[in-house]
Amino acid sequence: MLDKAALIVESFRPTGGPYRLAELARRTGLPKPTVHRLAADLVRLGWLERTDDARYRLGGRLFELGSLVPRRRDLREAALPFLQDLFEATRETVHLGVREGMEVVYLERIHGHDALQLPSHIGHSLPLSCTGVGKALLAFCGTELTEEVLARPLPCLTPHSLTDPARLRMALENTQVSGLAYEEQEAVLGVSCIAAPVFAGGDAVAALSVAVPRARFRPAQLAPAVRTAALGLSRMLRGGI
Amino acid sequence: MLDKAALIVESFRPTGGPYRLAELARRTGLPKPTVHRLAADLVRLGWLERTDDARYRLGGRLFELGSLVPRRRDLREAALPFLQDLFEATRETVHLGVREGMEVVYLERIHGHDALQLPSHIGHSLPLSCTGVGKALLAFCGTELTEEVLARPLPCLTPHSLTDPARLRMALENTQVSGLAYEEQEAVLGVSCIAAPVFAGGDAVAALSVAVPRARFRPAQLAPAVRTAALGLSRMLRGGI
DNA sequence: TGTGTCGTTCCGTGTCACGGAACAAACATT
DNA sequence: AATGTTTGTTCCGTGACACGGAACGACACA
Repeated sequence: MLDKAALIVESFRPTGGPYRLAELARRTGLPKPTVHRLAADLVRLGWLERTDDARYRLGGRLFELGSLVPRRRDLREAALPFLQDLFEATRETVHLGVREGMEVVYLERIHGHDALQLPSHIGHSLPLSCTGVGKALLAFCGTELTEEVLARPLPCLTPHSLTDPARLRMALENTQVSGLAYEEQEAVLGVSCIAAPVFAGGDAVAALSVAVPRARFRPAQLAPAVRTAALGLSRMLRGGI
Repeated sequence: MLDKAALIVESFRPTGGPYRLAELARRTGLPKPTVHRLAADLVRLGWLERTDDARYRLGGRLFELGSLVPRRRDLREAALPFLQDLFEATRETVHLGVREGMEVVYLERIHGHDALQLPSHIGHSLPLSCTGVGKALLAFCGTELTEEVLARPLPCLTPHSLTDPARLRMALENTQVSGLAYEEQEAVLGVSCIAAPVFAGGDAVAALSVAVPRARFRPAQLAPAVRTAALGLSRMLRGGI
């Protein structure tokens, strides 16, 4: 029963809803009466909400609980000042992401009034190989995982996404040397990105990035800012000042 | 059974853990074998995690789901640029909060390297009457709720918290006239705060605030910035530019 | 060695989750 | 207006599985 409830809640990814009852039954593969009963329980618990037109969406209680997750909250809290610095230095959309399995999960995204239309919402996950943050993490996470990713077919979000393992391997090697990862229209058309890993010990525990409309992408000017922020956060996590 | 699982998850508020098995049994009032079985299920679902010392804490999946909650995500997304403006104008800790029942829930908090030690974590809730954001919301949320709050005993976080209904009523009337709410050491000793409501239609749907160490609290300089940010966000939510 | 608390496993009991069937209401199509 | 379709909802008999007391070994402390 817990599994069924979780199935319902997870079926709201990645949009959060709202969905109708029949829609939920279809998405989860559960019988309609079962969804009806469980959804009612979840609403009572505040995990789901009913919209004015009687559809279901994820509920506020879930937000409150999710915000408390220690591993996420602590890293986000520590990183925020550096994300601020990075934003003020670049005036562009900046990201904080971590690796979760073979994907990148975004913990924070800061932008000004001219927000880019990006798929990198907070809590959203994307393939490691298609994003700057993902490549920065992948380049510094141990050989076995790198090989695992390279072995599988590479996911493809745009026509520019890297699908050739050899090219990805080369990009990762460059990143390992330079400490910077680049991405050009591989996640969204028209948007380029530069990222740097954050270390706490040997491996990368997170990565920062700046996403910029392709037209005004100037890597040489962004690189020092991203690197500085990432190094600053790394030092902070190491327990420094 | 869903209720028991929810009880376990909710028992992690407000810290997020980690807690030992026996600790969870005590906090929830459930028998130890029951907690053991349910917690194992929750770990399998990613809603809880086990620390290296075998304790339980809230899991990453919960963060991802919570970030998708539409009502929260959309407001936060819309407000972020204005929070940025407010932060850059004041260089102090800025908040975005909404009302949830008779409490305020914080959706976002932005700060620099000199972060204040505040209880206003994202997702955390505090009494309406003890915070600047709460008072701004309370002053513009309809008479019936205001009276409800004033009728009950006022919660008390510090010796400076308002416990006299008459004084709170006066403060709210001032806020209704000026469009600004003040709070001085009522939530945390040594920290003062100024807040402004955000409107979308008749009632306040959110509020912004700036929290400042009491020593350098200069309301006259903060007021225009907070008001400007709140009005800008209000216009944006009304579908403006 | 004794005493407390810990996490974990077992298993008989009884409960409550389950979902097919049937329902009315809303909408779409002709 | 008549028909068909999809919607959300309720009912209820059946059986699976959640439940938690009891007992276990491991560990810490005195």
